[in-house]
Amino acid sequence: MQQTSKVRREVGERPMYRKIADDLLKGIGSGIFPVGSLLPGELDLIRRYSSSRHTVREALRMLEDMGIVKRQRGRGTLVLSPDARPAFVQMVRSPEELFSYPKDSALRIVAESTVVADSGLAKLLNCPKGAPWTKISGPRAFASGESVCWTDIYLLPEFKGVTGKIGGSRPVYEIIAETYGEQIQKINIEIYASSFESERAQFLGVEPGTPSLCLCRRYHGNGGRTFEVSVSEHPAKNYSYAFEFNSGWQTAEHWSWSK
Amino acid sequence: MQQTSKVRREVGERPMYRKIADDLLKGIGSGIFPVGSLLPGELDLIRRYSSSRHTVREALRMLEDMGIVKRQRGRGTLVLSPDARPAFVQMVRSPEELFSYPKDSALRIVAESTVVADSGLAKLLNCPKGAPWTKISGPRAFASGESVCWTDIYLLPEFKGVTGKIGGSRPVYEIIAETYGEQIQKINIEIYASSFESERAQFLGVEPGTPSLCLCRRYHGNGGRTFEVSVSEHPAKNYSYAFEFNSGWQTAEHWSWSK
DNA sequence: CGCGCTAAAATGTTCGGACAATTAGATTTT
DNA sequence: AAAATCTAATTGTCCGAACATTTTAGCGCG
Repeated sequence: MQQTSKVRREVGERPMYRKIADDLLKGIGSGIFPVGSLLPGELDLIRRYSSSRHTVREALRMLEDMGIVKRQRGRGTLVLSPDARPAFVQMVRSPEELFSYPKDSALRIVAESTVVADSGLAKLLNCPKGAPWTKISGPRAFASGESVCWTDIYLLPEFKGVTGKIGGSRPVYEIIAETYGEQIQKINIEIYASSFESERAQFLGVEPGTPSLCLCRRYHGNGGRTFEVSVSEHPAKNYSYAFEFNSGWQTAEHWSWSK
Repeated sequence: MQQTSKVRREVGERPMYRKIADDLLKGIGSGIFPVGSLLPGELDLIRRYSSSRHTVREALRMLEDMGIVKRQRGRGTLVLSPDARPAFVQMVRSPEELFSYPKDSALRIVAESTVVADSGLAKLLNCPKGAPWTKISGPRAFASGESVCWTDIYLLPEFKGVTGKIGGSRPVYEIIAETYGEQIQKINIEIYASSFESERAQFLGVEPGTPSLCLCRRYHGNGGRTFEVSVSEHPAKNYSYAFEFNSGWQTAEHWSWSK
């Protein structure tokens, strides 16, 4: 590991920053630097490996890219994970790809009200009990009339203004993002099965008690606060939800050099 | 963009390397640097932005991390993609995190047979009609006896040997990977709702017709071929499936600092 | 004309130094 | 005891310089 300075490396030998990264990785794997602890500071590493700050930082950057550590100015370098790598990645280029709603379907609003979160709703919306929400409900249907699902949308009251613009085929989160400048940071999706109770069944034209697939999507915006939650109930027959994970943490190998 | 050297930035102002990256990104988006072309060399960029090589490289590295460009020693920096980014990413460190099966539950095998894919099964397994598969079925239950789900597992016949080792709490894909050296390349998950038919309902101790949540997981191994498909049917009451997407191209936010 | 060699160009690796911004913890003040 | 302040530690940003390694392109020669 020692190598005084700028000496020529043997052919095929790994560069210094790689060796440092390997050594740190070994230390993390063997428990010298347990998950949750802080790695030695950059200054310490410089001394330990008789290297320069740039080289040490290159090694740390490598570990960070791998998702092994997380660095933060003023605090240090935290060990996140002992084993080498994230194994599977799912990637979508826009929230729309999480919907898979047919393009020619539209939401028809039949009810709009302000509700106060009871304990059940508070759990669903991940908010304190007693918080007020604007609730919009209605069936989503094809242009032909065939129904897709029943939807309940909960909005922060401050975004109530968008209700007038809802109803087309544009997703609600997009309207909010555009109107209020809210940016989506995180989307949480929960899927569960249920069965239609009579009133909704009538709206969608299915038998009461028909199995249904429910999707609850929570949109977290600036600062991580939940600003929209939508709950959709689909007749089981017509709907399934699919997604795919690929191995590796980089997914940009689909390009080759143009000779 | 000019900023002679080491001057204090205004509060909230973006650092130099960010500005350079933004500028290059704008140039790529507007067609000044079309996809497939080479970006100006580092020396050119240093002159253009009156900056140092380190700073310019930092900007280029950022574009590379985003998957916008690809750099290669001796050739230059190739523009890969015009539009900015993959927007949302879900990441799991191991296929186990896609299961969320309780740890103290185990599969009890009650049936094992060889089946030939009819048209319906061929569609489910994504294979040609008439292909033979090994099928294993049984309920998954807690140690206490409470049932979790009913499971059908389909295996390529060449992996039939693992059936003897199944039944504990270890996932099947893991046993196959270990025994035959098959590596998982891709996992495809499909979720739909259904309801229990009488025989299975009896096994799990629920009423026939109870709503259920079905998860179909397809494991693709070396060369992309499907080598295992598992279909689980859960009573709706006890089960929901949740996952999360984070904005940006880097994730790993599921960790917090240990105060 | 094609082959091999050479030079130029480009990015990779590594050193050294300085100041900025953020955080945690200790100290002081209220 | 709580709040405000200061200090030290730590990573972030940025400059300058040198040599290494790889690729491309051009040149000369047979």
